[in-house]
Amino acid sequence: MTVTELVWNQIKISEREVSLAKVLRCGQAFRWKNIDGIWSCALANRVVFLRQVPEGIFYSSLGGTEDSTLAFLEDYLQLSVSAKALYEQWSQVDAHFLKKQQDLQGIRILRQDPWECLVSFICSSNNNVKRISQMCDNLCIHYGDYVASYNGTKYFTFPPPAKLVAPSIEAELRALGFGYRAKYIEKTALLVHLSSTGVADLHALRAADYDTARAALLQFTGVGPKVADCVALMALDKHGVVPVDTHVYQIAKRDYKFKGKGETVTPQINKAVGDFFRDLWGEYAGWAHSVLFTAELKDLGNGVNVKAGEAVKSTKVKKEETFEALTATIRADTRLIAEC
DNA sequence: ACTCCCAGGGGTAAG
DNA sequence: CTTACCCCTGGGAGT
Repeated sequence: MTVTELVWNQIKISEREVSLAKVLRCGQAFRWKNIDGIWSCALANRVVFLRQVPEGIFYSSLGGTEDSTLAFLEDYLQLSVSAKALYEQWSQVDAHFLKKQQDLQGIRILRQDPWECLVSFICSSNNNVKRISQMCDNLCIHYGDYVASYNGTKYFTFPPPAKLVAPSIEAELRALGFGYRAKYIEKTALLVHLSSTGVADLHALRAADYDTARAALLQFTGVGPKVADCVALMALDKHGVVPVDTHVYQIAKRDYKFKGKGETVTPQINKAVGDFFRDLWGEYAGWAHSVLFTAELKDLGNGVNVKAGEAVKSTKVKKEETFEALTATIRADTRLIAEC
């Protein structure tokens, strides 16, 4: 293993605008690792490293230039949108939001790659964040391209459709623990691969209206209303879409006196709840939904924050330990900055 | 404490 | 409009 010095640059931004600990762990993206308080993920053909201090976010990368990493982050984190301003807006129209938002600052929607987002959320059905993360990791390790290593961790790209079209894919994915989703991924990869422009078709849906994008997404096996809405919101710029699952439905009934009978989210319920929140929160309703949804998560760490040398798998990290490791690193960072 | 058992989980496709 | 689906985990019952 080689020791690599990372060169860090800073984006000056408050935790009220971006909270990496929340954004990267609230069930939008599933591949970010947190090792000794440093966030890392192979994205855009490089390994991106991030760490947050009160003054801002330090970023670094292995592969790719500094300028392009900054450009990538501005796009990925959607820094042109002010979460703080949106929070203020939602707080004015929604008393419940106002009450809840205090501990939930800095949550925003990531602008993810449509293909990765699609596959990730196919994996999310009837599943939990921890296992979804494992599945996404497995996809990269077994089918992605090697990018670089850092501190003993190897980083791989998220595999494009072409890497997932072998006839044996379903069996392989099943062996890797994907369960019935193995077939969904195989079929979806094949469909995208065979389309004239491949993933470009998915990217083009960013410019399409919501109904068009949704209809296109529903064509894929393993994609129903909920998954389609997640992809529309988190990869296709459909900021007003509120993905409605059982959990969101419960929130609507419990906290907003939304009247709906039954526990299951039928297509009608899906639409009614979505319309209800869009009506309340406006153009960026999907972003607001993410804030309140995060409030319901029991453990934001989801057991996937690790210390160097520890395997992600089979490791249970106590919340307190993780927190102390994180704050210790942040303090050390702050000292370093002060000395500079 | 440890094991066994069993529901249920941020949905979807198929009957 | 029900039901099965892969796998993992948490809680409860029992050792």
